[in-house]
Amino acid sequence: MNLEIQLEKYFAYTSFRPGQKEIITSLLEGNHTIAMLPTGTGKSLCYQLPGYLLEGQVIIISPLLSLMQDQVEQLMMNGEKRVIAFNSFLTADEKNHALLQLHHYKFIFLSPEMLRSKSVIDGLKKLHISLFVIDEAHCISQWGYDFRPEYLKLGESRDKLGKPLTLALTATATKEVKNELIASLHLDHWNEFIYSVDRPNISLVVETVESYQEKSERIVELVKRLEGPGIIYFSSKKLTEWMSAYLREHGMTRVMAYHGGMEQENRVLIQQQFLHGQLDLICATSAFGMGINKEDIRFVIHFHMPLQLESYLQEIGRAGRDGKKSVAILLYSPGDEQLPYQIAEAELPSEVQVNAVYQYLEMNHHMTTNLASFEIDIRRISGLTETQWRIIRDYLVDQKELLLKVQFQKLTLFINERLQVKKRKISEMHLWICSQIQQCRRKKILKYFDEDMTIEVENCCDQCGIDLTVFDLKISKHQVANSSYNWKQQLANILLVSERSDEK
DNA sequence: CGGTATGCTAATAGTAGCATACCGGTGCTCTATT
Repeated sequence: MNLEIQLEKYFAYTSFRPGQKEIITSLLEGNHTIAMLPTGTGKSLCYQLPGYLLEGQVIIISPLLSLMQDQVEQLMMNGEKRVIAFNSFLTADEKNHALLQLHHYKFIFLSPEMLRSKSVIDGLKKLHISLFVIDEAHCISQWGYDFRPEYLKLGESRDKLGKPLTLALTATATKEVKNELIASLHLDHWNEFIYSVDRPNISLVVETVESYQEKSERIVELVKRLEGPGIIYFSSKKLTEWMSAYLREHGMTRVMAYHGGMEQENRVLIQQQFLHGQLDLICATSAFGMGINKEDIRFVIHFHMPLQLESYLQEIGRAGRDGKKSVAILLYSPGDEQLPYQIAEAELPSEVQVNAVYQYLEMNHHMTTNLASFEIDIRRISGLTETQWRIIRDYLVDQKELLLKVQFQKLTLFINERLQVKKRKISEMHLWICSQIQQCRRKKILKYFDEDMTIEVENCCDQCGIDLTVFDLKISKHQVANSSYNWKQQLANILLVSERSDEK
């Protein structure tokens, strides 16, 4: 089969981007496939084209409702009507109806949570599934152990569906993350296509400052001089809002905050405004990013350090998708690492909380098999968050051990183990920021991802020596000199602006 | 851990000085209540 002809037939492209053809060929030959492609290189084509060439339905597991909606829209724009996002946007009636009609669709988008529903599995079992896709597959190890445990159960669901041909897609995975992915999907043999996580056009800078105050001032300086648009990342929702107000006070009007605590409607609006160039700057938590397809982001600043190098790489990777020079600046002040440690500990249930749950179940002679029915009581006495409660519940439900006491001993071990993993990741991130060993930052990141640095990068990082002025806003002398007179130039400027907004 | 907010005291005017408490990210789904 000539894939180029098929590509043109279905998508009107004349050639593949690097990696796409190999991945698609691997799938068409019937191999489970793991694909690690850099962001913005057309991952969705890797399942869309095979979807057309293979008989049956494509199931796509997607982490975010907004991502599903985007993909559905994108397919519809391409003329495909047989596409559905099967999620909580549908009413109960709509869901029931859709379950009976699934065979009429070509592409079916689902969350991992939805896949745990028996009626959904039963509906999917009746199909001929040509391809089972896990989009943003790093979520399995990033979220599966605690925040979204259904991610770890994907393999179980996949087994129930008869182990269909599988494609896992991600941009960032260490060897360890890849192995966790293979294990949790229950893959026994597979092809892998791994491309470098390096983004040579992004310069890496760490700056050390004394205090939060100094950080804020430095951010104002940077934002004023750097060519935008840009993103500033925080680990606190409050600070995103505080900083966007602070920047507005300092004359930057096109700034907004973005975090998970905001109304969905506002989040969509702000994201759209940023994508369409009506905002220059977003002050965001890690909620902002997945599915942001903006080519021309010139800088990413970190006010706080992320909880792991994988997250850091994903966040800075939102810059420079157009391949042009961009910069990632992380501001560090001594003691910053305490916040991630604190966040990690708060996510898992504490020993006191685990004990409270144990006491409750022991005193009431409750079995852990019908744990869910005591949720309200248990959470009230122990003060567990939704995430913490689910970690305990899911662990106990899967337990084969009969003695409650032993179950809880194992649970405590499990929680400690998870905490150690999280702490290790934070310390690796911390070490990258302020290791005493003077070494190229890019080289160190690549080493973390088991890669060697093979190319020489200009303006690589602060360790190699960097000239930040390269990233400064360029006001052409020509424009300044003629600003009041040259109507031709004025007109050209206006046309250029409208041309830019037309592109979007 | 570290910053911010709140509260207490001492002393009687508005506030200084200190102690203490609190907070800190990511999202799906279903159900009950407005």
